Amino acid sequence: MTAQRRVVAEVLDGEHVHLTADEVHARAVAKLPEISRATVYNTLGELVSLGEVLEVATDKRAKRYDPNAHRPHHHLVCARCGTIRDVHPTGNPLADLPSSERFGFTVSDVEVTYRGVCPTCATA
Amino acid sequence: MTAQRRVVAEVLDGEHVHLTADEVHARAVAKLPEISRATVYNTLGELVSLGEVLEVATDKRAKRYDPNAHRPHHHLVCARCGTIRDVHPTGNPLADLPSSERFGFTVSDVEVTYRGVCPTCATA
DNA sequence: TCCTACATTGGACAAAGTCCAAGTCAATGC
DNA sequence: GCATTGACTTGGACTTTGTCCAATGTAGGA
Repeated sequence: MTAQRRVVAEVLDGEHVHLTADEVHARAVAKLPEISRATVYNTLGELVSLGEVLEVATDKRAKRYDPNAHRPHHHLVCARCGTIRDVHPTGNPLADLPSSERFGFTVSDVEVTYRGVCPTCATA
Repeated sequence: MTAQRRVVAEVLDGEHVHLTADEVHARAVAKLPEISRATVYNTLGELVSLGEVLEVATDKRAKRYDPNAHRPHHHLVCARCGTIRDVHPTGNPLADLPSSERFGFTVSDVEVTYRGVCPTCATA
């Protein structure tokens, strides 16, 4: 555990957000100015491997990193401003995929992204 | 309707696949050598706006374009080789999101991506 | 203390996509 | 028929996001 890794972990722990790698880097730099982008990417990759952090692909631009890895959840994204909320739908989407629709795959995971317009953007 | 746009439409119509923009461009070039990447991007963007084609973000790299826009469906992706299959789960994920979990959003759409390992990769 | 292995750094590189000025082309109006 | 107009296309420059690599730094054990 080096200073750099601690800083990355702190950035993600600090608030429950969905940051891009660049945003993580920007916040890490604020705490440890000489940290490099490569280290941030390395550390994020390790956190993902360890299962401490999830990668989410809610928009089609940058990956986002979600520290809320220990509680299963899905995401609700505003189509206009990009705001992301964690949501907990009822039901289990995995159970909704009949074996006839699995084509022999071993299905292990499901990612659900709801899209809509948030209240702020709707009134604006 | 120009020759360039027709070629892009043909590439997507021809087979039921999930191509990246670059793959669309490569196939379009085979039919019309001087077509440029910018035109392919423009045309894909227009097709998406018209609702003729869907963008899907199954992997976190390039967007893929799915011409099967008129029948709602979701995707099953192999975590190893990236193969994508269209699937039709039972149930309606939109109905599984209670209003208490909508945070005032107007939710209009949901994208479900199942992940697993395809039979080919499982035996390899 | 010295060594070794690993972490970090900065910069080059690559992939995916956007933007823009300039060129092309067809239709319209005169 | 010819010029004008406007939309479409082109190629290249540029941006963003991410990866790779050689060189450097550093922590901890022998």
